[in-house]
Amino acid sequence: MNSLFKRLPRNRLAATRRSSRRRLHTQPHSHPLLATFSRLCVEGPFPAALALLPDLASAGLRADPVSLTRLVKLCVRHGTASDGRLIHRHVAAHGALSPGGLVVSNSLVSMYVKFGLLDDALRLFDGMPERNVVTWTTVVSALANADGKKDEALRFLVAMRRDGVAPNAYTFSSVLGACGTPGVLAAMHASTVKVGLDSDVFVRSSLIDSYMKLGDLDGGRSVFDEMVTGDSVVWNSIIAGFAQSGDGAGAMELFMRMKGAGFSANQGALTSVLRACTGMVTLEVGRQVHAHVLKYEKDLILHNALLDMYCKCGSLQDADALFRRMPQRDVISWSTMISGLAQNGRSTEALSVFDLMKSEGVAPTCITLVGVLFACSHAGLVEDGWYYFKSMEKLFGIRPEKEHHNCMVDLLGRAGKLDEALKFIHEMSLDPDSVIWRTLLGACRMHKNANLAAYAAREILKLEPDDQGARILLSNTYADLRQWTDAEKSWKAMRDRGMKKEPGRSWIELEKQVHVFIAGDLSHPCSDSIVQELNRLIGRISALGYVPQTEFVLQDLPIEQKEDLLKYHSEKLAIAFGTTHAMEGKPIRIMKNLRICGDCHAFAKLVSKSEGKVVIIRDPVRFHHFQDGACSCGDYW
DNA sequence: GCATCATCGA
Repeated sequence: MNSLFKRLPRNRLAATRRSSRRRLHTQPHSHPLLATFSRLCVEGPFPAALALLPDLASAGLRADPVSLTRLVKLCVRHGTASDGRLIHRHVAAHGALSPGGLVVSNSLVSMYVKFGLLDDALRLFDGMPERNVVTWTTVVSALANADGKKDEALRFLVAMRRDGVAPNAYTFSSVLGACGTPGVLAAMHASTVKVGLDSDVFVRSSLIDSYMKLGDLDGGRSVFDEMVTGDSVVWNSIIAGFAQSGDGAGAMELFMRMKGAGFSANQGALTSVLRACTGMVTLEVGRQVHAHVLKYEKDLILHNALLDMYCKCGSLQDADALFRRMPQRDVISWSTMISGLAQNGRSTEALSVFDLMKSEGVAPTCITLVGVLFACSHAGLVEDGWYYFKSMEKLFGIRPEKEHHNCMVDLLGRAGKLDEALKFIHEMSLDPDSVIWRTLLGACRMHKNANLAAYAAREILKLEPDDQGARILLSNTYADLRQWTDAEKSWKAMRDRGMKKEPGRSWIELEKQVHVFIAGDLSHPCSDSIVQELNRLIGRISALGYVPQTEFVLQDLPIEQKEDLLKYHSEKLAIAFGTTHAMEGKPIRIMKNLRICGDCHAFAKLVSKSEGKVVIIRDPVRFHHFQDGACSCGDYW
């Protein structure tokens, strides 16, 4: 009985809505101008439809809400923000027929959001006489996607409920991403269960994504495993989650399962799998993915991911061949190629690609210029770097931001112009952040300037008192200078704060399996043969003049111990593993979590000569291609 | 007729 009463009025309301909608559609346009306007809003072109608004106004005619909504959508696709404001002003002054007024306003709010004008969207929202679940969802979603407005999105959700509007699947799938802590996410998850929306595919993929982004892999996994029905996006979410959290093997495994479950290898999943390969330097797996990519020749995102994978795996031949063959290229393709070349020590080519890009009329973005400046700094091209930095605003309309300033400090610092770098920092218009000081600190270490290093480290610690990197670099600098007391003081400060130095790790792919080596750790099942091989290699390269450079051991220890520490650096273990297992004629590809030390660099150069093998090592920022006794970085890194 | 999830470059 009770429920009947509740249902009745709602059904009636729906009936009235339906009939009014029918009226809107069937009512013949009483005026030819209105008929033309309606037709233009369906067929376009947008400018012609827009141009009719003043005529309608002066004729005293009211446009129907359906056409106005279509016009707003056209505006998002083909128009500009000021066209949008024009429509908004027209609607505000002349209105729309009443039953559809709310929908028109909603589409205007959404339009402002899509143009990135959140403030305008909120202002319109505030002034609206009525709001429905769509209105609220549009705003909640906009806040959830804006930087630093996640809490506000959650507050809007509360306000929405207080206003008597119940969130639906659209709302939840938007707001889940705004949950910044596991607790909030768990509560929101519970809400979706309570209203029975947790099985909605949109909500489910948001849940998975949010759990993964907060680092709760098991949480994401369990939402996924409970799934009875899902779509390919849900699969993509879980695969992307594993790929992004660095579990490439898990991502691959899920990808195979997805195919087993009858889903084809779609673009989203392939892109995520490529990302996993990119992170793990699994070139062979990446090549297999490439075979699947062939049938999506129009998918730029996928091709860009493939391009990046080849660059990050150090295979510039593949990258270059793909880049030439790509049916379309956008600025991301170009930027990827420029950075890829620069990171692989081919700065001059990176700059030529940049020239080519400009000559093809593609406008660079701020990221492109980061790549260009990176190329300059890693090749010691101080003059070119200055030129691009100084002229980027005039030539491309891109104002130098933090990253570009950082590249300049790197450029000057690497080149040994430490005083100039410091002067640059003091004179720059932005407030120097810890990243900049860290760059200067790195340069100080490279050029063994302990005083300036100490200054830079103090600046970092002022901004970030618990910064591990600053303390490590500072103590390493002291150690480089054999100032053991200062080094020890710095280490002690770290220990007191409970900090530990991250151990060096290297990864290598062998027959689609990834092997990890940790410095000083001989627990790998093949350790015996690896140590044997290491001894053999050291014997061979000693004949070429190799002497362990114990000054790269940053602790005050007896020489034998230093040699042992050096010998078992993770990249040496990986190289020895590589030379025993690598295929004839194929390069040995290694990824590292820390920068390569000078001794390992010399070691790798000589091994490339004595064994006639190409060794490629990728560290967090760049690559070293060792061949025939030389490195692509020209010993400048 | 308006609002939702995943996938690319420093």
